[in-house]
Amino acid sequence: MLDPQLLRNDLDSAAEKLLIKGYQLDKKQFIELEAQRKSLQVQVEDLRSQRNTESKKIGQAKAAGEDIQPLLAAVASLGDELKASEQSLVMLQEKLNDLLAGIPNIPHESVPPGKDESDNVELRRWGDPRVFDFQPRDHVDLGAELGMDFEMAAKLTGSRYVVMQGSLATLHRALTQFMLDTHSRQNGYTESYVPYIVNSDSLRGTGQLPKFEEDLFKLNTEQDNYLIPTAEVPVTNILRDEIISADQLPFKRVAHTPCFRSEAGSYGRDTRGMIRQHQFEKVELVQAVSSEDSWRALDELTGHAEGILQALELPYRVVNLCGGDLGFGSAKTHDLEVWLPGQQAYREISSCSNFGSFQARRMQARWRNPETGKPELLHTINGSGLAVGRALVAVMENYQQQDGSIVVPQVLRSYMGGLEKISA
RNA sequence: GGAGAGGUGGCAGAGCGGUUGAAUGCACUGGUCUUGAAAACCAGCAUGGGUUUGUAGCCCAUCCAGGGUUCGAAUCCCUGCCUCUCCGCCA
Repeated sequence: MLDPQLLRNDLDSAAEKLLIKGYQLDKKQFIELEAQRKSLQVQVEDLRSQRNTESKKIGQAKAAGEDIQPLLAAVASLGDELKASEQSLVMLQEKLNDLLAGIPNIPHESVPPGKDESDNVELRRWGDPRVFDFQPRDHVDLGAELGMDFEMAAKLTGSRYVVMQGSLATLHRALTQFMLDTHSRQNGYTESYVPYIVNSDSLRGTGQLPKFEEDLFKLNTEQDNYLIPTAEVPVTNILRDEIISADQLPFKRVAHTPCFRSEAGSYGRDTRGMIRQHQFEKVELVQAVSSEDSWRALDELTGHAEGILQALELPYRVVNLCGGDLGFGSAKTHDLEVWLPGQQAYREISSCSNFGSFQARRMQARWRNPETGKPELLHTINGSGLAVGRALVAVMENYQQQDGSIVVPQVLRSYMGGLEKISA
């Protein structure tokens, strides 16, 4: 959620910046609702104040043994009046909240203009795509002989799931272990285990609700529980309704979880293989820092995700998402795109975003600034480090041999009992 | 799944329906004392919102959440959520 104060103070510049994201702010509606809210709220509080003082008088009169009947008559109509005003205030506040909750985060000034991914700006490249002396295959072809089975998954569940058996499943696990170890041992993240099912409060906190319900799997229980679409939700919500002390900053957490996405509205996109699944594994990095530190933290976190690709010796590029491609709550996003020889293209494998105070305001996630003694909103940053399924795809395609076998990257061999090559 | 108890400030823990935003203790912060520290003593110590030039003042809200009763609710009633104890089941 945006800072309402920001809109009150400088509505015009906020509206202008939101245009970069392709969002048209209804300024007139905001101004009108704000004006109504203000006068109504003053009215309600005034009535309540009257009621409080009158009630107090009644209490005192009763204690003194005086006749309270005339006093009761004086407040008789106050209650009804108050109730009516309160009701309209609640309705108005709901309207205002709906408006506010529907406004995306304001993009950082370094976010390039543009309407879709073709306008994203490449920041840098790392590694040279390998030159093959044979026709490289994609992971679906390669996997067919190595224990990757989409038809089996369709039998068990449906489309967009996968079954892996044998060394490929082990490689998948090895990637996860390697990422967790690297981030927790070298990059200073505290490893965390979290629930894979969350309530709607948590999803509202990180911004998946109310706008993106169709992307989620909702459980068929009386409670409003959902499967997590990313570890970002449970991990970031650790801070919801908390005020942490300065010595707990920076808050850095790494968690490995499965992620569940209904992928509604993406029918026909990336239907082949493991790129877009309803269930996939991800190692997620989350940071929460003071407002001064968030831009540095975004660069640091992006670097941590890049470190995994570098250790795996997978060529990639870093892209600065343009306004139109930027997520709802993000102020700036770096996408890491790994080279996939099977597609002859760079494909997203990590997305690192600075949310500023956008999520923290929804969550009331704060820290106490010792300089002022006051609680201040945290800034939240998160990113994949990395998407495990896509990393598996990248390893398979980049390390493939002419005979269809896969060389195990050096850094993963210790996780695989020293295995150097996966073959049928 | 069955039976019972309970959710109050950072923590512990009081609280006859009426100056209770909340006793007391601990923790924390500042001060006095001390060569320094401890102890002792004194003082301070929630959050959000409104009004305002104001981190001054004033006002409103908040004792798990949501409803209700009442002139007035932390206190009474209903619902939900959560926690604890015992039994059953289970990894």
